[in-house]
Amino acid sequence: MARPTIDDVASLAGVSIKTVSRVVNREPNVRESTREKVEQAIDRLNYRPNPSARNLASHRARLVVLVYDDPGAYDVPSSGYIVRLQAGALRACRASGFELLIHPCNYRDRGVGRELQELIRQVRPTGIVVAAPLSNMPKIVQAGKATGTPCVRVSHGGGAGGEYSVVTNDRDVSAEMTRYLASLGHRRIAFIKGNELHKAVGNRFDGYRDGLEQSGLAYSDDLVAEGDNSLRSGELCAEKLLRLRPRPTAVFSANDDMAAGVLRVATRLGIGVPGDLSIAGCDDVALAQHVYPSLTTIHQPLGAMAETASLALIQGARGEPRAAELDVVAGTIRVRESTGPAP
Amino acid sequence: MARPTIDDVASLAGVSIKTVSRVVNREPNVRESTREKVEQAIDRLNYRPNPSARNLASHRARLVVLVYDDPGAYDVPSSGYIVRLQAGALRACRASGFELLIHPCNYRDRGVGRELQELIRQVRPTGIVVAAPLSNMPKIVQAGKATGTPCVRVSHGGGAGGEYSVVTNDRDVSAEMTRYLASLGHRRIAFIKGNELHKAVGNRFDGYRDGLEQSGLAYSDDLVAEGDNSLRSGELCAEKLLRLRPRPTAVFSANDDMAAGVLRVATRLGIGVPGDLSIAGCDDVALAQHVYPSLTTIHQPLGAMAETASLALIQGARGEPRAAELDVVAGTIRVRESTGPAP
DNA sequence: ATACTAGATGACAGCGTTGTCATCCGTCAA
DNA sequence: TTGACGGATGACAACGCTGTCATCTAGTAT
Repeated sequence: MARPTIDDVASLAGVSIKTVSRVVNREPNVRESTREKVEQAIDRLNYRPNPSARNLASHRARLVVLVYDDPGAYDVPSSGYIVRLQAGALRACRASGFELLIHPCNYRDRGVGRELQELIRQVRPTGIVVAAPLSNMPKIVQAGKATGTPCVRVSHGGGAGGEYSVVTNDRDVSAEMTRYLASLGHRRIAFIKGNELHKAVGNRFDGYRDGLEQSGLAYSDDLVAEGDNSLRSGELCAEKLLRLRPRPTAVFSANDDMAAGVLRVATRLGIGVPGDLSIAGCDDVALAQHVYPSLTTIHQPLGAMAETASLALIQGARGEPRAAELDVVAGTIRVRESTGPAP
Repeated sequence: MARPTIDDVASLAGVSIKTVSRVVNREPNVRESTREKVEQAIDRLNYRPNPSARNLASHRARLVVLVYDDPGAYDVPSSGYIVRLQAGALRACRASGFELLIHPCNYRDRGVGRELQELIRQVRPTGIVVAAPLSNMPKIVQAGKATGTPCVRVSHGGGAGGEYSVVTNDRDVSAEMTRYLASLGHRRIAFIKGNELHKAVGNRFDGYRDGLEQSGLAYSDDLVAEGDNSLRSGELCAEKLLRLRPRPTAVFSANDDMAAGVLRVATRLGIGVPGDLSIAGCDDVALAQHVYPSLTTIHQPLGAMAETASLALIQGARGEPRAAELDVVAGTIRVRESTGPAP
């Protein structure tokens, strides 16, 4: 009944506990036959190393900290991206026998940096994964660096300068979305920018311009509005854009919440979607499937990103070399009901 | 720079490490003056006990496991309840120096019980908090019980038989919602039930009937449809209910997703909301505020519930007596745009 | 045959706590 | 004065593992 210890395994396998330790930790210099004996004993006893004992003896915790901004904590209800991040990080951690410590925080807080630094000193994690938009805040990344703890950034858009990070191909896929709209016959495609803090915004906007160009359409400042990522700002931008004459026939928003705002305004004004107006968003949050008509959007592979990032940390801790300086995980377009041929 | 240990504190305070341990763990039989000396030393060094060492020496982890169903993992994108649960549990844990281990699982999985049992054997947590709808699955609760680990259920609706649990006043507040609709002049108020597995369903339905009675309205089976909690099922139920003549003037759904389904159908059929039809949901998920018109719904105090549950576990571990056998955290009605006077 | 080397293995001392048990001290009753 | 007693304190051995270093073995060069 009592949980088996390394001693039990050692005596069953007829070796010393140190050898068992070597096998468990995949250390070199163990004869193949010995390794097999030990592994059999481990299986037979269903032995799992005691994490506390390992941490105590090795002076570091086998755990990764996932840091993210939690909108739910202060205003907007969260849109599900957090859960996807967590799911990905959990996959990587579980598979490697690591633990995951979640650390939601508020990016507006003055003390986020200090708080994080304190946390790292406390738990001495293997490393930390910082999700967007926090990953674009120097404060945060520096906090990690200051403690000498490996820190991987999960963010949208291009290279993050020097440090390894995991990114999406936001610019490319935004261009693709724009081309898709153009291919439906749209000529006046508006764009709603988001909060400057989210670096993704810039990349998505760049992608929008790329897409226009690739489709042979001219860019015009008039067709661009600046939101702040909130549904409300989406509504305000929509009111402005839909007042233009000739009216844009498609609106591409830098996130789904703002796209939902556009949809609300269109519905209120009696503008048919997608008959009179096509609407596209970005992120594929829960609500994208729940509104009517459901939103065409760009699905962010958040889970895969967090998984990749966590794995990088874990492998780094094992001394395994990193393949690339930057991992790009591709987002994909999800065509739903809110886009259709231009009127 | 190196993190201070109990020895540092002991020598600074001029006592033995055991006495420091007593102070840290709030054990009795320490002279007041000694306690103060030690506490000063702790403050001065900014000492924090090493969790691994504590766990190792005390044979149990200072950590609570939060078990919940993760819809995002298999089909529907998650609606934000998870984040709120986590936030509450984190509050309680951080305040008490405990860790939180999140454990999303799929309630449809055959192996959830075994999986959980295995996890508990692994980490030997202080206790586990099981959130609805898992909290209504005997399998899950038994898994906790089998390992002798304290297990608190967070669920909607009434007493859970014997064990301590944290619940909402679903029945009462559902009755209140029904009375609210009646007070707007609605006489034909329909109800959409949800998945049988979610016990809350029963309580909400009971509350609906209570509310009708309290408002002097007759109950009719015709006005009740059975969904399965999904948006899609909400649509199906809505199609059925809105075909009735005379048409119901209000629809109260056992959850927001189904209410959103009703809203989609109404919009599609050109039925004005709230002009021709009032729609009310339950849960106050993110989407409730994002659809147009935004949904009147019942806000679930998920964070507070998880916090209460975690705290109960932590206090129990400290040997502090429990105040009540059942803690009720009240939900509240959020009136938004989707309800209005009867036509 | 000898010396050397590298790989394989084990003995043992921590790691920073808690639990057990012994000791000390002051108080109170006899 | 003595003994008993309970509160306050400390000594020391776990807890289950890893890191360090010593030892042993077999292969290779001399």
